Amino acid sequence: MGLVLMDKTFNHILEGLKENGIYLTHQRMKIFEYLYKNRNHPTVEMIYKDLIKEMPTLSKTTVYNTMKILMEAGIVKEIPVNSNESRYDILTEEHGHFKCIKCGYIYDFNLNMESLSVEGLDNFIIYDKDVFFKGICSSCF
Amino acid sequence: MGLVLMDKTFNHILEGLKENGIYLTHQRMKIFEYLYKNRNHPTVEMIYKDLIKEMPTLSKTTVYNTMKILMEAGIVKEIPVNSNESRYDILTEEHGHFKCIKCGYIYDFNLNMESLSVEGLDNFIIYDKDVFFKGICSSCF
DNA sequence: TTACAATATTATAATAATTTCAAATATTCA
DNA sequence: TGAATATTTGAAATTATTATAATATTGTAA
Repeated sequence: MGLVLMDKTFNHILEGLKENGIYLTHQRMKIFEYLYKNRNHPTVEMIYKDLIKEMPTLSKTTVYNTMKILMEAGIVKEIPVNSNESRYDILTEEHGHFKCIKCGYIYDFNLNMESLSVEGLDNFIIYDKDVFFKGICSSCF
Repeated sequence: MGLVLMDKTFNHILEGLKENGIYLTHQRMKIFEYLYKNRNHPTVEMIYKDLIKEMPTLSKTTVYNTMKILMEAGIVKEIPVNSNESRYDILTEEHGHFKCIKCGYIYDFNLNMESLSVEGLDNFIIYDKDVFFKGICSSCF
C-alpha cells in the first residue's frame, strides 16, 4: 500500500495501481484522469456530474468505490475542510488548503510543515498532517 | 459578534451571551455546560445522548440550533476532522487536533501557529487556522 | 402580576450524502 | 472458450442535517 505519486507521470501511476493488483477498468481510469487533470478538490458529486457526460451508465456508487480504492492505494486523500460533503485531493507535494467563505473555492498554498512547532505529541505516530485556513480570497475581497 | 472566551469563567460567558440578546434557556445552558465541562470535541449525537438523560424532552434539533448560535456568537467552532459528522470545540487558546485512527479519540496539542511559514496567500484575509494530524496515539501504540 | 409579542423548543417530515445490497455485467486467466 | 472472480450498477437503507408547524417559554411593558 501507499504508492508514491511524487514525480510519477499519469501512466506510471496507473501502472503502479495495476502492480498493486487493482484492475484498471474504464471507470477507474476516467475517474483518476479527472482527479489528475482537475486539481479542484472535488466532491463525489462533481466527479459524477462531469463524467456522466461521456459515460452515461456511470453510477455514483462506482465513484464512491473508486475513491475508496484510490485512498487505500495512497494516491488520493480526503481533505479536512469541514463541510457536509467529502472532498478529495490527489497526493502531491505538501501544501495547505484555504477555503474562501464567499465563493467557496478551495485554494492550495505552499507551506513548510517542518517549520511548525508543536509539543505534546511525544510517542504519537503521525501519518498525516493537514493545515486548513478559512477566510476571504483575494478575488472576493 | 465574537465573544472572547479566554480568561472568562463559565458564568461570564453566559452573561456575555445574554448581553448579545441570546435567551438563556434551560436547554442552551445545559448544552453549553456540556461543552464547557467535556472538552471532547463532541458530535451533536454525543451531546444529545448525554443530555437526554436529564432532559427527556430534549430534541436533537435544539442541539443543532444551539451549536449554530454558539458558533455565531464566536464561542464554539466546528473543527475539520473529515468524517461525515460535525465535531465542535469550545474556543480556547490556539491548539491543534490529533485523531488516533485506532481508538478514534481526538487529542489537543500545543502549537505555535506563528511559526508556520506559508506563501501564496497575499491579499487573502485569514479568519481561522486549523492544524489537524492523524496517526496512532501513545496509548494505542 | 398579567398580557402580549417575540423567540425557542419540539416532533415530524423532508432533504442530502453516503453505504449497503443483490443482480447484471465485465474481466482475468487457464 | 468458459469458469472463477471482481466490478458496475441501480435501488433501497442508513445517517446527518434542515425545514415546517404547533406548542411553550421568555422578556417587556402596562
